[in-house]
Amino acid sequence: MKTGTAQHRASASVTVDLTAVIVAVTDGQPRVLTVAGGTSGSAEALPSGPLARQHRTLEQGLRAWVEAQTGQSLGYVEQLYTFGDLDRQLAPPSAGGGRVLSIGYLALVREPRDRSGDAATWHDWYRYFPWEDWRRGRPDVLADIEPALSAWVRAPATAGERESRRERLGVAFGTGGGGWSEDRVLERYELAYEVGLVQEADREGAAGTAGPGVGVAMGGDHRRILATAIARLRGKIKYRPVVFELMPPAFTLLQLQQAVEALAGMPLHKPNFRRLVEQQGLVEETGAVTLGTGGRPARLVRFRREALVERPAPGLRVRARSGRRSGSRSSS
Amino acid sequence: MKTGTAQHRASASVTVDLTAVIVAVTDGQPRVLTVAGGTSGSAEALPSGPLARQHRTLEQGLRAWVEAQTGQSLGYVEQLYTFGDLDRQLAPPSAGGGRVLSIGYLALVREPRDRSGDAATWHDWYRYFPWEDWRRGRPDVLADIEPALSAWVRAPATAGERESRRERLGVAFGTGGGGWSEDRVLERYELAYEVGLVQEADREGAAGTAGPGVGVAMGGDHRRILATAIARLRGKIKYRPVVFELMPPAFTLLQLQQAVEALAGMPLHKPNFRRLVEQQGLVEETGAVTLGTGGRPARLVRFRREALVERPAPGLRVRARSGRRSGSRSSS
DNA sequence: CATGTATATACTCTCTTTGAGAATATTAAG
DNA sequence: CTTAATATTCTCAAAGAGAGTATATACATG
Repeated sequence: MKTGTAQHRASASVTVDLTAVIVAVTDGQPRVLTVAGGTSGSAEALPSGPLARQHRTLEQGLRAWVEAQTGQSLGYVEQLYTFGDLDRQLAPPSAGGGRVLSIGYLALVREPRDRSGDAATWHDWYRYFPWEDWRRGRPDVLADIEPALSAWVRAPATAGERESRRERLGVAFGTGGGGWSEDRVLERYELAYEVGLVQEADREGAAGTAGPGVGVAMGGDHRRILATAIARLRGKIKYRPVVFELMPPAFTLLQLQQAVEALAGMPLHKPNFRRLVEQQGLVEETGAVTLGTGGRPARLVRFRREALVERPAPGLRVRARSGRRSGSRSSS
Repeated sequence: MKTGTAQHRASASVTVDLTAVIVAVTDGQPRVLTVAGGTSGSAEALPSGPLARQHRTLEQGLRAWVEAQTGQSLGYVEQLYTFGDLDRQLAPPSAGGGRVLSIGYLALVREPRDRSGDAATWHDWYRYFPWEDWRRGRPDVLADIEPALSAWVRAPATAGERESRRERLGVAFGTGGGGWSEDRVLERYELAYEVGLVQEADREGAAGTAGPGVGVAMGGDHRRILATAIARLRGKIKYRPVVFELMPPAFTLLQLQQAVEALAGMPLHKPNFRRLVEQQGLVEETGAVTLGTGGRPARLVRFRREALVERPAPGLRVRARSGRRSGSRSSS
């Protein structure tokens, strides 16, 4: 009640920042496009820029900024989340104490054309989240950070708070029944941030590139936006055929599988993956085959757009292969 | 390249609007909280207000506004989407030609406490989207709007454009193979908007309440935000136990089923629903039973929070019952 | 030209999940 | 003591998911 009129006047000056997570898959690795500088000057950052008057739509503004900074033109674009909490904010970049709102976007492109505008470079995204790559079994970093996580759980004075932390850890990192869930990327990042395991470039006095934290830092909130993007993409892949935005016009089933594995960060069972793709009617023959693979030539297929209309949820509802190498070597 | 410096200067004045879709389920009906006025004065609108400096977080600002306007305090809150396209904007509400950014939120509450701040009222959400309620079979409105949709598909001059429209219609409304998909609410609304079937209060000269369009109009972009909310909720219900945010502390399985049916807008198969809920371990006994139901008393159960930790995706992966009454009476 | 190896593709088998219906239990009302 | 109404459980078939194994094709090497 009391807030009614007071709030009306105080609508402060706001800068809106459009930030892009641009993803591609090359040679079976998931990559993200980064620029040098960002807010701090040295740390890696995502392409971004302020919303301006001439941008008719938000997405248009994003495309303009990305093209200007990286030379990359975007295909598939999707809004992720809007960040605007004051606590998260660092030294306001010439905004004169005003608030900064960051709207994060996910963009999918086909091939990394490396030499672009200026300092844009592609990086394997697991560089920023080493604990997310389970393709060759449980990643080693997890063993390293485990003590810190356990300590964090045991830290609080009250038993209730400890239990709450245990539960949160269980959900995020799959300890405690549920098992690792590949699309809880953001929850894991947030928790790791809280624990102090990851440090960003512009705060906590960490160094520019690889501070004392786990994984490479980024400027501002960008690593969090990247985590949001990965989580979204990993979730979406299951019920929408978004992988194909990352594939060349013609590709083999193995390439497709490796792309999915790269994004999901886990190995898949080959026969089942092929069956799934084929019976979903997601691809069709091109007639051509690959050459010089060292083995039997693979058929080249292409995405079948009709699948969008036929299936209610045309995606790749993949689950991890339970192969021998993914055994947990957590505590030994 | 050319845009580089020009954009930096033109970052215009921006007003950020926080808008809430507040959902509850009472008596098996999905309801949304609306206020009179909004931007135009007469049309129904969602609770909303500008972001102010004293709001430390966006969510906090939203809660403050909702409480001030409706007296309702919020529990579960989730960000939906940020709208900011200039084309969509109407007469700028005293923003002096500046841009208005709308951040939409979804909130779930337990019981509609009706008499609140001032003019807040609860409405069945199918009032705004009559074509979305398939609980008692295919809704009649669909037959009414079908001619307009077909005409829209046939309208373009080029065959390619017609094919593209046919495909889009097929995906959204389930003509053409896929069948009706309950979570494509937004796609259907956008398409209906494009076709001219729905009209909003502040544009196209439509009347305040029930114009010539299908379903009740809302102020500004609010009906679109509501559509986004319903779509999100219908999707989320499948892999996260969000329904329980809407249930009282103790409830019967039938009440739970009816709540899910209300949200999803489709009938469910009772025995299968029960099996799903029980084997997922989502609920536990309270020991109590209902009385005076006119039949065998039902057990009262409560939500079992441990399910969050145990299951990777604890939701109600429901699909429509194909009962006799859902037969299509489209063309006869 | 035979052989080994790497890759692609096909087939089979089992176990679980899902969709649908029927059957049984428990109360209130006539 | 029947009947109606609702809650709860059981059964059964069909489809789907997970995993293992076998065969086909091309290239490299001796």
